[in-house]
Amino acid sequence: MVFEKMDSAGYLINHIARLCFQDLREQIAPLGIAPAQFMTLLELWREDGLSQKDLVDLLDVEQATMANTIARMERDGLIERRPRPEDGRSHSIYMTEKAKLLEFEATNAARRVNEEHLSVLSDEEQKQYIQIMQRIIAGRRNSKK
Amino acid sequence: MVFEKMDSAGYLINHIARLCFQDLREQIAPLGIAPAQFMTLLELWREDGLSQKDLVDLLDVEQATMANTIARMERDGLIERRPRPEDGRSHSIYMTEKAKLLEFEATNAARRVNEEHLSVLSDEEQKQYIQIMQRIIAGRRNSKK
DNA sequence: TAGCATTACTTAGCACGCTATTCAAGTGGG
DNA sequence: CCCACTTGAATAGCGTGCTAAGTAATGCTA
Repeated sequence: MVFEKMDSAGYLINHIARLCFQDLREQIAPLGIAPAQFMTLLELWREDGLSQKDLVDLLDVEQATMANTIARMERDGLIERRPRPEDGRSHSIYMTEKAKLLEFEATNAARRVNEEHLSVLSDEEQKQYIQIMQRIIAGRRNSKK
Repeated sequence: MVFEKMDSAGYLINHIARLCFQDLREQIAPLGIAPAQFMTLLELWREDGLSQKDLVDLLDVEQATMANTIARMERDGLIERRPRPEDGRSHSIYMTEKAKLLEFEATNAARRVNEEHLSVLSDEEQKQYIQIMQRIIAGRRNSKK
């Protein structure tokens, strides 16, 4: 029996994620930020001064991945690192003014992408879809570790 | 109003896609293939001798992306390219024996990943979820171009 | 038929995910 | 107090996605 990619959850998810990722990239490119940077800023807008470790836990990416993202953001003048007096290994990550000012436009861009993405679904279906994805992630978090 | 990432379709999709991608990577790593290579092999198992262009159209990735994937597959002895007599720009991509033999195990691995991924959902919900994703992709294909 | 546009592909360069490795700074037990 | 373990980060290396720019073959058209 043939493996039907269009009936494969993994394939479908991957395909849609690529489309979303790219739409977001295009929408926020004019602001000078990339998707992973946006994701990181989402957490910093909520609470400034987090450590790299905090961001890793919040966003569920590998430490090495976050280290690179942080490095690019520092390079681009979005954040700066200040050493923590209480732990010489760790830094607090603070947004620059530039980054703070992006919140409104960037989150609006993301909202637009989400809307566009969900536009083929009814309100009821949108709720189901979101809720199903939340459950899948929650289920994951339990089975892992 | 705060942007809630856990209610953002784009964020959720991206997160789940990362989890799936990685599960698949782990499952097929012992076979010596990577996810994008698997995706490509899915098409070749269905029809051998496709061109790079064919694969680009079938899998909806950029031509440059496919060129790199193909190059790695050739390097790894999964495929070989033979020039097309009727068009000097194009090559037919044929699987090696090695690649042909992987179909059974690789598709089984992918099925396992899908099952695991959907395991928190009821049968009814699984159908809905898949169907919703298919519609999102179909909707995309229409609005684009 | 000569010239231009299109098409198939390659290459360079970058973002962002991962694993594996290494280093330095805490922490705890003997 | 010292050694061993743990923890927070950095770095190297690679896969896979993208855009942009180039090349060579093909096709069309004036």
